[in-house]
Amino acid sequence: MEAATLTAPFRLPAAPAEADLLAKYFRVLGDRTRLRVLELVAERERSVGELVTVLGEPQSKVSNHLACLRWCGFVATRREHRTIHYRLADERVTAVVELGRALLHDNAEHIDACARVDGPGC
Amino acid sequence: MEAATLTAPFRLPAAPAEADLLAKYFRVLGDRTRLRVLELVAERERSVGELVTVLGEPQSKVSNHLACLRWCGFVATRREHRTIHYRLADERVTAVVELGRALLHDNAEHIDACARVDGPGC
DNA sequence: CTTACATATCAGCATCAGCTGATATCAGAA
DNA sequence: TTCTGATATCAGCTGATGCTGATATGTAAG
Repeated sequence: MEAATLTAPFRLPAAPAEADLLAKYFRVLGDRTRLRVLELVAERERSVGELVTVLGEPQSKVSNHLACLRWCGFVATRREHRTIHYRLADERVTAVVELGRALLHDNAEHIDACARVDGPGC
Repeated sequence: MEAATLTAPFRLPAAPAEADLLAKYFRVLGDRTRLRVLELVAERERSVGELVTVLGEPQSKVSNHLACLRWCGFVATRREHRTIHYRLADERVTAVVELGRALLHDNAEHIDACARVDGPGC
């Protein structure tokens, strides 16, 4: 966001914090449960209880993931009496997930097998 | 991987392992250094030494991330004498990253601030 | 008020994924 | 072969991130 007053040679790509945030963004998508939630709310609006039942996961777990998705703008909520309904907040979320899925299918075997003794667990 | 002999009602969305792999896929994108590498090799082919210099990160670190990206099909390599050149393996990788970036900008503040005491660190 | 239901939050624990520094491999030059 | 340069791999450590079970909040009905 800063002006370009750089004259010294060999400057870094001038994208300091951007990459950090973007990484954080993709990490939200890097969880099985959160992906399944996104899939479900993409179909139609869902209450927390509904998600808990369908996913078969403990309520606190689902709720925590929902809080994450909500805070980061992936889903939005609507209250009706005592229940809270979650829906997709942005259609582009579906697009990212779909694109990821497409790319995955060309490398599924590798990504599955990726469990290097060392380094990134991929 | 098992056959589908399920008849009981209220079955799970029948996407058991898919979500796991997809999550793993997005986790590859969930690292600052890997994203910066992808950005650099998207511009043009880069050798390991070049990446190490530009990124200003230790060689073992860069190399580990490169191994991850290569194994998972994000980048491809070409050998020339003693140096190895990395390039983007699939143009769609750029598309996913760009889409993520676009979505990020509408929620950057939140995602940045996301450091819940509990639950997902988002 | 009290009770019941729906959801959210928290602390403690366990595990995973990235970092570091040393070492290994591998290709080419002498 | 021996030496040097370029990259890859490894073990050990550490911090981040997800899970669990209990508790808190909040809303509506009696």
